[in-house]
Amino acid sequence: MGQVDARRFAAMAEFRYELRRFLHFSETSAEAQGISAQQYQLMQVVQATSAEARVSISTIAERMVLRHNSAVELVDRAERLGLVERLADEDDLRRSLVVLTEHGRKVLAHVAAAHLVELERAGPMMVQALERLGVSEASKRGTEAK
Amino acid sequence: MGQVDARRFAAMAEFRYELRRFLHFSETSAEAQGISAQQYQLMQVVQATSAEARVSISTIAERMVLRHNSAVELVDRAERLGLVERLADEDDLRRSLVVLTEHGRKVLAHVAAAHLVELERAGPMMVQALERLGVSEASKRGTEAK
DNA sequence: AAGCACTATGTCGTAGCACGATAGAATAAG
DNA sequence: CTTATTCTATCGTGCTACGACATAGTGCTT
Repeated sequence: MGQVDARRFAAMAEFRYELRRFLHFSETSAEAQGISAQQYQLMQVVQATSAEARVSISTIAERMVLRHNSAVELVDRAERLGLVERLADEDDLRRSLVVLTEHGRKVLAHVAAAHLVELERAGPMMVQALERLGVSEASKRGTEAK
Repeated sequence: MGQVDARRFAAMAEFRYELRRFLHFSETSAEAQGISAQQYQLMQVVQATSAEARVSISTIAERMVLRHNSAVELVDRAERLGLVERLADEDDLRRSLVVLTEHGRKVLAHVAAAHLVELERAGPMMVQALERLGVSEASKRGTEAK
């Protein structure tokens, strides 16, 4: 069992606390626009992943870190809210390509803007905690000080 | 609508993706030790919050960013697994003070160690994304731990 | 010291979501 | 053409956070 010294343990706890606060903000901020944090992230993935903003369910599952069937259900709910639409992929009829609706784009813009503001507060806190943890830069392998 | 430019939008999406991967790791890594990620974080809070490692339900709720009744239920489940114990606060009989059991400490050490390893990979990725977002300003050298 | 407000913890029913198992259609491979 | 694989979809289940409510202890006010 690898040992984690008290200083790093505290830094990790602090990082995790900031994470929880951020995630809670994300939930609240999304719900203020009538959607869930998962739906916000879904739209974020659709917008960011592909240049044409057409993303398959499989890609969504991968990027959302979900099982395929959970991605299907997530898209179902978002579609029901009019945030996204399914289009048939003409090159591969098995595929559904998910795109944002006009309404989805509008809601996404609002929620993303709110997140950016919050990250101006939370970002530095997280970075600070990760620095204290000693994991803020790559190539830290084997730098274990006790 | 376009309050968030494309570069920052992409950085935010990337940060969020790393977050999801980390959270998924956390879940998996905790379950490998027979507990949930929430139970891991509960123990982390108990261990890190107070010097004597005795924490009230209210404090747990605050640090876990949960409603108090959810904190009660979280402690219930953790207690049932033998990870934590409730002690009566002699100064205020309304309070239950939560402490780790020997078994809880052992499991916590394992899971925390695994998280530290994962953060050596994920930490730099998150910091990088936050830097690209322009919200990492606390990362000035000098606040670096000794 | 009785009354009242406030705090802390606990209980219960509900809703939402991710998952495993399963299915069916399209495509690829042989 | 037959079989295997990929992709999306459906259904039932379990877990957990929540709101509403309940109970008990504390402390302030009169």
